[in-house]
Amino acid sequence: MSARTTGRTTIHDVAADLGISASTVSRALSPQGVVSDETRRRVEDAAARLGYRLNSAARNLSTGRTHALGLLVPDLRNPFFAEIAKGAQNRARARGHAVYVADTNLSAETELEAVEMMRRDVDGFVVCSPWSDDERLVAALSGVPAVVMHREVEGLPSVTAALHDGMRQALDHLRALGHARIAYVAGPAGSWNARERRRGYEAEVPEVEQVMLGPVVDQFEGGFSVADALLATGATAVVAYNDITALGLVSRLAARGVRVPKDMSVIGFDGLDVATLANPLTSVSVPRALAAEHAVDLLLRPGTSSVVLPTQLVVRESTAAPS
Amino acid sequence: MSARTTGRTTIHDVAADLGISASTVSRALSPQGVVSDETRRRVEDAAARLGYRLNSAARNLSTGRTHALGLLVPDLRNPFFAEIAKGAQNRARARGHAVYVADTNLSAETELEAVEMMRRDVDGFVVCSPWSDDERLVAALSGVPAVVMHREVEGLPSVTAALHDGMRQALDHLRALGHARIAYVAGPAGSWNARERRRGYEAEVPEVEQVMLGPVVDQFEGGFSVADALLATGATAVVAYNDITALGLVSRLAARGVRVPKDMSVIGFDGLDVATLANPLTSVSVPRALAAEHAVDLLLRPGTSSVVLPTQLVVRESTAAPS
DNA sequence: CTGTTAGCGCCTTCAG
DNA sequence: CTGAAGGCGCTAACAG
Repeated sequence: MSARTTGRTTIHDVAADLGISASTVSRALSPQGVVSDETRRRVEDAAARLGYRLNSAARNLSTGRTHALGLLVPDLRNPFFAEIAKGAQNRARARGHAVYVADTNLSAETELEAVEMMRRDVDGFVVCSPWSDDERLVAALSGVPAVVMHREVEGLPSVTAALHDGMRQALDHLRALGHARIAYVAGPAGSWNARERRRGYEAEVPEVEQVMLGPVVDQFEGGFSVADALLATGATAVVAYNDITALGLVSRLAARGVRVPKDMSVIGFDGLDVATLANPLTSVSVPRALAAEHAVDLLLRPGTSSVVLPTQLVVRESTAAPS
Repeated sequence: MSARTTGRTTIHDVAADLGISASTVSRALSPQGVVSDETRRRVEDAAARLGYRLNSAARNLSTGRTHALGLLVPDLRNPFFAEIAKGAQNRARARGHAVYVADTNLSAETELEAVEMMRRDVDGFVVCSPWSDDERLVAALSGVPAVVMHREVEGLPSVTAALHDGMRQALDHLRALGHARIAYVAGPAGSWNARERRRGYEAEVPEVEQVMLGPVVDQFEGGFSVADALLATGATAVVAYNDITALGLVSRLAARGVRVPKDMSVIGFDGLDVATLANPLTSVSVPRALAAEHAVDLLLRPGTSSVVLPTQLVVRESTAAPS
C-alpha cells in the first residue's frame, strides 16, 4: 500500500505478487519481450493493480538509452520556435519519449553548455541553431545523434523547407498581379534561413531588376526602419524576409500614409498566426510543428537522412494589383 | 581514449587514474562530499582531463532524485506560456536542473497522461493549468512536489500575480483621464485567471456603473465580435481580459471607424510584446518569466509557500481622455 | 517460454 | 579523511 501511494512499486513486487520472476515481468512489460500472452496479461493486470510505474533511471542505466530527446531553440518567445517546441514535444510524447528543452538565449555559449549538460541524458538532439557556425555545431554534437532544423549542416541530417520554391511562389504571385518592380528586405546575414531566402529572391529576379534592402537585424524595428528606403526605390511590392519584418514595414507604411495593398503590396515569410491577427498578411508558410515532428522521427528512426518540406504561399489581404 | 570520445568515462576510470577509490571520487565531485582540498583538486583535474561526465541515470537510481523538473503548459503557441517555459527552463538550468516540458494541448486528459508519464522522472512539477478542476489536479499531482502558476489551488503552493491590484491600476488610470463609463470584456468562465480579473473589475466598479461584456472564448475573435456590443453600451473606455482580446477589439473598432484612443480607450491585460508591436496597447503587465523563475525556486527550496508577484500598468497609446 | 545471474554507474553506510 | 561493500531497479545474456 505504501509502495503504491509512493509510486515505489518495482518489478520485484509485481513478480512476487504473481509468484514469478522479475525478468519475466520485465519482458512482459517490454514491447519486444517474449512471453506467453497469458503471462503478459496477468503481469499487466498485476502491474496496474499494484500501481507499478517504470523507473526509467534504472532502465537507462542498464540499457544506455534514455527515451528522452534534447531540443535546442534560440528563443522560445519567438513563436516560430515555440511552435517547433510544441510539435517536437507532442510527437516525442506520442512515441514514448520525453523532451528536455533548452532555450539557449541566442547564445552560442549557452548552446554549448546545454549540449554538454544534457548529452548523456538524451538519446539525441533536435537542434535549432540559426546562428552558430557549422564547425562549432558539429564539434559540440559529435558523438550524439542529432538532427538540425531549418538549416543545413555538412555531416548532419536536417529538416528544412523549400524556401527557394516558396520565394518563387511569392514572386510569381506578385508578377501575376502585374508588379514589375519587387523589392526584398533581407534578414540577418549570419542566419542560414535569411541567407537562403535571400538567395531565392536573387535567383528568381533578374539582377537588373533586383531591389535589395536591409539586411535588418531586429525584426520588427528593422522592417519599420527600412520602410522609407523602400518607398524611395519606386518598388510597388516587397517581400520581407519574415512576417515580423513585414509587420514592421506595414506599420511604418501606414504612418507614412501608404495604403497596403493599394499603394504597396507586402508579402511576409513564415506564415505566423500573429501576422494574420490584426493585419491579414499574405505570406509564405513555412512548416514548423510538422518540421519538428519530422525531426523527431528522423532522430528515432534508424536510417536517418535529410528531409525537405514544402512551403506554401497563402494569399491574404496585403497584396493586390498595383494601382 | 575510446572512453573519452564516447563520453563513457566513469568515476572508476578517474579513480584508477589517480590510484584512489571510486567513493573518494564520488565525494570529491559532490558539493557536500567531505574530502581534502588537495584530493578534490586532483580529482577535478583528472575528471576534466579524462572527459568524465556524470551519468545522471546512475545517480538518480541511487539517490532517487532526478535533478529534473516537469513543466506542464496548455499551449506553447500562446506567448504567455512560451515565456513561462523560457523562464522556467533558464532558471532550472542555472540551478543544475533540466526541464521536461509537456504541452498538454489544452486537454485535461493529456495533462493527466503527461503527469503519469513523467512523475517518476522528475523532482517535481511546475503546473500551468488554467482549466482543469482543482480536485483532478490535486489528485493527479498527489505524491509529487508541485507548484501551480497563475492559479490558486487549495493544498498546493502557487505563484500568482496581483491581478486585483492590476485591475485597480487600469481603472484608476481611466478614471483619472476622466472616463466615467468603463466596460469590461470578460474571459472564459472556466479559467481561474479570467475569473480573478473579472472579480477585480467587479470589486473596483460600483455595481450600477458596471458594463459587463462577454465572456469571450476565442481570444482575438471574441474581442473582435464583442466590439459592436461595446459601442452600443455608450462606454468611453474598456478593459479587456487579455491583450489578444484587446487587439481583437481594436481591430473591429477600426473597421467601424472608431478611433483608438480618441473615441475609445482600450486597456489590455498581460503586457505581451505582440500587443505592442503594431498597436501600442496600454496594458497591465503580468509577470511571466519571473513568475516561472519563482515557481522553480519554490519547487527546489525546502520551505515552500505561495508567492504573489506585483502587476504593473504600462501606459501606451491606446488610452486617452474621452473626447 | 521462464528463471538465474550479472552488472549498468553512482551514492552511502560502515569501518578504518 | 579515505576505502570497501552493497544496493538503487531494470535489462540482458545464459541456461534450462
